[in-house]
Amino acid sequence: MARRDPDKGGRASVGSSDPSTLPKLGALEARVMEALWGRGGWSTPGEVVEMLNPERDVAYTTVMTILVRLWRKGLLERRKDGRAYAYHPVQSREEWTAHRMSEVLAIADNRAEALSRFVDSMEPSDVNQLRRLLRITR
Amino acid sequence: MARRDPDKGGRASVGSSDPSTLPKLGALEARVMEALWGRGGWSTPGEVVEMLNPERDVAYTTVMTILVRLWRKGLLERRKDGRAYAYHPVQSREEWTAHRMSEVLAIADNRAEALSRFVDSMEPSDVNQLRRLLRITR
DNA sequence: CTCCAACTACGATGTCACATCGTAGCGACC
DNA sequence: GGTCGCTACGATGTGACATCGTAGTTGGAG
Repeated sequence: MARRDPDKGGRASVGSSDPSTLPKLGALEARVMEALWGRGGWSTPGEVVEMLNPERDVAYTTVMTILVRLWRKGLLERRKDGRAYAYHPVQSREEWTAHRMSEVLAIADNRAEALSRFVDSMEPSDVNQLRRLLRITR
Repeated sequence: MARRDPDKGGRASVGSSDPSTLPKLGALEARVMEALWGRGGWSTPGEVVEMLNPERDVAYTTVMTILVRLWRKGLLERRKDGRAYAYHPVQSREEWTAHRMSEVLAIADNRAEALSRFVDSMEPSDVNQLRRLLRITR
């Protein structure tokens, strides 16, 4: 019955051919990040639960687990706040987005071509924004 | 068909508010895509196995499974070639990269800021390439 | 015609990350 | 001193992937 042993899954994070690879987020993890970004400052588990519950009923401990996971993944910082830990994103939502875009671009073998395709697919307004940015970043 | 059911368990991928969301690839799936991209044209399962085996010993049926999965996900096209199916990527590697970048950018709430951060994090050579592209893409 | 190799279609396992809680323990308070 | 908000751990369920085995099909070499 089957030969069990290949080389063991080198599983992990998976990307394509990911060198650095920033952590992948699950659905709830993403929601929590959104909540934190949308709020700003430091938030305690209780506050996060509050933010999440109007739309969805998630147990306190579930939120705790997610927060710890995100913290361990390096996406959140935490510090004692009274007898609780308060968390907040290490990067802003936009930095996170930029970081992810860089990751995707980084693993392309032909970055010039990839950039070209990317520009082609962008909305005109975003292209203009890019143009503006490059004029300044000279 | 090909599409999976929408929400159900809640799984899905990751985007916080992901509209289109292109399929996520596992490690082997990514390797297969790489092999197909690196080869060009249409490839049969046997050929893919050949391409993969020098570095790793994967069973024929495993490759078959992966190819079918990628096909169902819409990443590959296939057509009868003799008594086998030959597969080939729907998008070039660069188009795929550009597509993924667009996806990431699309879910940002402040695209201008995200683009700014992105440019800041890019390598100088890539920035110049971008400048060149924008000059042409008038 | 017969047999074989290459294919396809299905289905069975194993593993892992994530989602989701429950429970135990602890310190601050009313 | 009991209650409440927290943290730390661990248990369970699910889905996507990775990985094969088996059965059935078919074109072509003998």
